[in-house]
Amino acid sequence: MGRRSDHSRAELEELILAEAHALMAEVGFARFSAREVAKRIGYSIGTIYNVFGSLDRLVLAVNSRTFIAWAGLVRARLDAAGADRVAALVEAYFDFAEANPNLWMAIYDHRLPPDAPFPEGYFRQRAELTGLVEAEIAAILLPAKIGTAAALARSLVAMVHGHCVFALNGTFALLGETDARGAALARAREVLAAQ
Amino acid sequence: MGRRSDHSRAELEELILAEAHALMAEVGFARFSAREVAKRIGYSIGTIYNVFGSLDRLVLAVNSRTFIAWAGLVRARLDAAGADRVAALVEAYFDFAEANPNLWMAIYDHRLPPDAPFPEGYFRQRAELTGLVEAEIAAILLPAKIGTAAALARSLVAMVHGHCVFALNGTFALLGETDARGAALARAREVLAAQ
DNA sequence: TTCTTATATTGAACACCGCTCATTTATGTG
DNA sequence: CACATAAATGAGCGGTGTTCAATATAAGAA
Repeated sequence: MGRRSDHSRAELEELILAEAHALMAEVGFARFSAREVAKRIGYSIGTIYNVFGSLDRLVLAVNSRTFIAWAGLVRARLDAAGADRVAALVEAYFDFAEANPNLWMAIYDHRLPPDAPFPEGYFRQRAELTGLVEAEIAAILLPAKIGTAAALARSLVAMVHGHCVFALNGTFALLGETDARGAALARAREVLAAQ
Repeated sequence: MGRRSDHSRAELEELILAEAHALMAEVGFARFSAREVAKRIGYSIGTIYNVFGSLDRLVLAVNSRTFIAWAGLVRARLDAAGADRVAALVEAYFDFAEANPNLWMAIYDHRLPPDAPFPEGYFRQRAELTGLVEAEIAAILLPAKIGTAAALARSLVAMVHGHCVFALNGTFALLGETDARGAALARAREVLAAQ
């Protein structure tokens, strides 16, 4: 059937995706290219497009893989956490981003064309991370305020995200800030104490 | 001297920059191109490079212009603000970003190569916005805690930034959040009350 | 006026990019 | 063997950033 190797379609998809993920980690979103992925796995550019259809969808797949790894780390840290679960969440958020800056930033660097709809499973993935946070928040809140847990979780994630963005893109360094995660955690504690 | 029109060098630089700024507002960072700028002002691509040297520096100039306009709006809102100056800051931050999403996002979408140093005046510009916030924070803080104003200002800006990013990139919409600025302001109030 | 000089401006050329699709290659089947 | 089916190719298209020898023009000198 024209296979030049013994790769099944699923194996080929995995081969491409793994190399694409590695390239993204190495060079970042701006220098990522489908042609370079093809070159590195020894296939032609056409094969990439046969399997993934477009660069957008390949990047989406790369980012999806990154997101799964990220959520996995957060979950693992939470499972291993002691009493201070909020600290565990913040640390896990920062640790992943700082250990994989190009992969993490690619999640937010890539934007699909304005008309294109969110792909299948996109929502579920994002909601998983927020869901972990929401569960922890709900466990802390007074019973009367549990209804606000979801909104508060989104807000806290945004807050930590802002600190993480500034830590990775150099804004904090430029402004003399050296402890982004400490600041994020302090803010989270103050916000939670106020509920 | 080979001028094909009566533009002085400074006027030509302004002509290019104005058109580049307009193009960035129209199409955003991902679709921005020096060739399109050249086409729109009726000059050749070479002229753009004679004046700005590289795409990086052109984008930097565009973003600098955006940043000046943004800081100007924040300052104006602060001058016109009543007692609730924190609300004025948050509103101004969001209003500019939402009124000029492509310009605002370009500031953070663009990253200079890792080896390249920050250009002249880069720090001063960023520090201006943070400085406005810092002054307001310092006016609120107890005298004993004024030394923490700078760090707290950076942290609060990061916090609002995170909310603004999620509002513009669709993350909040995906998660069912509709009031990003309200959430940002509520967090800011809680954090400040805790100091 | 004409000539010279300095500079503003050009745009073809190069190496890359995403993307398409007619063509080739290889396999399993009858 | 021949046929059908599917995998894989890569030249070609229109785009990008970037360079730089060549050109065009204005100002000053003779």
